[in-house]
Formats: sequence, structure tokens, C-alpha cells
Amino acid sequence: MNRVRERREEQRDKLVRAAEAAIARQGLSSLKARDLAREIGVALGAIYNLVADLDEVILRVGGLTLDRLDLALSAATEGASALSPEQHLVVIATTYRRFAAENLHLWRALFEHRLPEDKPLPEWAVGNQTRLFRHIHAPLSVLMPEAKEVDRTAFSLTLFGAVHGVVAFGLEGRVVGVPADDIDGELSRLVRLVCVGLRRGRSGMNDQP
Amino acid sequence: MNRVRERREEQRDKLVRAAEAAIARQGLSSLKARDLAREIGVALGAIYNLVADLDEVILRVGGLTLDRLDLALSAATEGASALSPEQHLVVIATTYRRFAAENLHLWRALFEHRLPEDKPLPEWAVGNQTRLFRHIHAPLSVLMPEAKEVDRTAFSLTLFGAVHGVVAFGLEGRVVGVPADDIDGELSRLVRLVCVGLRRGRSGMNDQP
DNA sequence: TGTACATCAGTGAACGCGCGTTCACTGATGTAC
DNA sequence: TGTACATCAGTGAACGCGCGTTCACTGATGTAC
Repeated sequence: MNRVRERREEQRDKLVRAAEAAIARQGLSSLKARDLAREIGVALGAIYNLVADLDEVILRVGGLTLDRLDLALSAATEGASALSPEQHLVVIATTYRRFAAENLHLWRALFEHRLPEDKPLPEWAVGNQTRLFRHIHAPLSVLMPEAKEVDRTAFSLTLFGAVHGVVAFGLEGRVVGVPADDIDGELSRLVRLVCVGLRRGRSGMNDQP
Repeated sequence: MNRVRERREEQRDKLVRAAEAAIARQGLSSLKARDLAREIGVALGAIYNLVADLDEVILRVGGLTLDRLDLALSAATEGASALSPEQHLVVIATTYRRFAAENLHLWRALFEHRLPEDKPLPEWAVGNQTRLFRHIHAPLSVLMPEAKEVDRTAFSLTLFGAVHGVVAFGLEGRVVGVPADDIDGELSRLVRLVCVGLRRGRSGMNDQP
């Protein structure tokens, strides 16, 4: 009956939410099946009626995180038509930085989690990311009007990677000490420099590889 | 006696080398105390006469990896006086990419490994990284002649982070599909754009944070 | 050179812990008539 | 509405595995005389 499936999905949602909260609080490595079961008020074995395994839970949490990131980026660039592409890109970068800082553990989980190489990403989990690149793609089109589409797409990825790298280095505190407050400044410098390069250089054509 | 300490250090070196080989082959998560003991031909307990724990082993392997990276960068930029700062930076970036690709697991281990937050980095492990930034710092000084020193240092880190991010996204295959061959092209594009920005823009002064 | 003793590298079984997943069973819920 | 039956969510003890680290003990090696 439908009643049953509805409840099933509600339960699964509770499970995923509980996992999200757990990761947000303690980090991915502290996620335990027993904790989740207790949290949603069922026996240990029951969670395997809701999901195949913990990997699925983690992937679903990742989906939620990407959703929220997407939302944050959309909100930040709302009415972006008033912004220059440079400003637009700076806003994206700093919004990303803030999102990462405010969702540190969830954001890390996105990159820490690696599923056993034999089993592939389930299809419902694919394409969560792709959507994010459209945020970069739009302003980039203005800055690279004469570039080929593939080229723009490739560079979206590059730019995203670059911003991500700066944010990661900044937030992990892994490399020497980075004054956390300066990250936004550095991001904005980096993005603006690239934009200057795009405008005044050779339009970012990728010759001489 | 000295004989004893010598042997101790030889043994420890063997241990670390074995760990290096193990990580290189299988990745950090496959590193096992029992494997290491077997590999260097001692009993399990003996390795705790050589090191405090596995964390120490991993940190020492990380040190070796950073040493080799440093070496690779030095070799690649030897006689760099003939290169423009732009070319110099591009060489650094692509050398980094190649090193990461050729030492995938060891390179990953550098970032995956996180020691329990209560115990701090032992002092012999500090400052392994700092050294690397001098490679970036030199050409950057030419491109940012009028910037303050702190500013240049901060931007070294930013640039390194950006390059690292692009490489990481490229090599992890985490985000959609990146044609591996294009990474160097993208790196060179990114670096050259930044350089164009530095030369023609406002010298990378970091106003309007 | 030889002997008694101290040190400490080396041994490997056992400790201690953690934890994802399974499975035989139960009981509530829905279905058929 | 009531009864017999089927389904399957839910249970939680047990399985199975992995693994870092410790520790009481041994024996080789160096030291003192």
C-alpha cells in the first residue's frame, strides 16, 4: 500500500537528516550506523530496509549539501545582471568560501568520501555537481565571448578548481598558517587577476598547451 | 654504543621506506603495521622501538615526498634565469601536476592524513612545506616588484592553492570527467592569465578586499 | 682474554576496541473473501 | 464487519573482520672489572 511506501520514505529522510546532522557536528569519520539507528528511533537492522548501506547515506547527504550550495550561490548572485562578470565571479568565489567555512564538515565530506572503486556511483547521485558549474559559466561567457564552448566549459572547471584549492588550503590550515580573514581577499585578488587577463590578454584562448 | 644507534636508524629508515612503497602501491588506507613488520623482517612489536606509532611513519613518508617534490621543482627550474617569470611559473605548475600524477597515492597521502587533533605536529615535521614556496616566490617577486613582502607571500600561497586545486580536481576525477591530458593546458592558461593580470593590471595590489 | 652483569632490541600472543552487515525471528499492517 | 492469511517493517544478537598497541618475556650485545 501507499501508506507503507510513504512511511518508508519519511523514515529514509529522517535517516539522511540524522546523518547530515551527525556529519556536520563530528565529521564524516564519526558517522556510525548504530548512532543513526538510535537517532531515528529504530533498531540497528532497520536502517538496511531504508538504504543499501552507509555509502548510500553519505551520498545522499552529499546531495543535500550540493543542493544547499547551489541555493547559496543562486541567492548570492540574484539580480546579478547589475554586476560585472568580474564582480559576479568574485561573489561566487567568496560565497563558496563562506559556505565551506560554515559547513566545514559537510563540505569536507564531499571530498573525503571515496566509495570502493569496484562499485560505481549510483545514477541518482550523478549530475549533482554539474549543475553548479552553470554559476561560473554564465559570467565566463561574457568574458570569453569568442572562445569555443568546450573551452569555456573546461575553463569553468579550472576556475572552480582554483577557487576550491585556495579555499581548501585556507580552511584546512594544513599549509603553514593562513590568516582566515584574508582568504576572501586572496580569492578576490585571484579572480580579478584572471579576469584582467581574460579581458586584456588573448581572451583566454588556450593555445600553446 | 654507537653500533646500536646506527642500526636503530637504519631499521627506522627501512621501515619508512617500506611504508613509502606500501602507500605508493596501495594508498594510505592500506598501510598496516603487520605488513611493515613483515616487510622489514622484524616482529610486530619491534616497530614500536623504531617509531612512536604509525602516525610518525606517515609523517616521515610525507617528509620524503615533500623532499622529492622539492627536488623535482628544483630540477625543472634549473637554469630558470633564461625563462620569463611566466614560463617559470608554468613550469612549476606543470611539474607539480606531473609529480602528483606520478606519485598519486603518496601525493594524496599528504592531504588525506590528518592526525588526531589533540596531538600536535612533532617539530621535526614542521617546515617541510614552507621550503616549497620559495619556488613560487622567486618568479613572483619579478612580477610583483612593488608589492609588500607579506603580500607576495600571501599570494604565493594563493597561487599554489589554485594550482593544487586544479590538479586535484583533474586527478581525482571526482568532478565530472576531466580529460587528463588537458590539465597541463588548463594550468598553463590559468597561470598565464594571472601573469597577464599581474603585468597589466594593478600589479596584484590587494585593495578592495 | 675471560666472566658476571646490565641493557634493551626483538618477540608474538593477547588486549581492546570499533563497527558494518546479516539473519532468523516477531508482530503489526494490509489484503482477500 | 469479521476472519484467515500474507507481507514485510522492525528487532537486536551475533557474525566477521580488521587492526593498532601493549607487555611479559628472551636472548643477543655491550660494559665493567
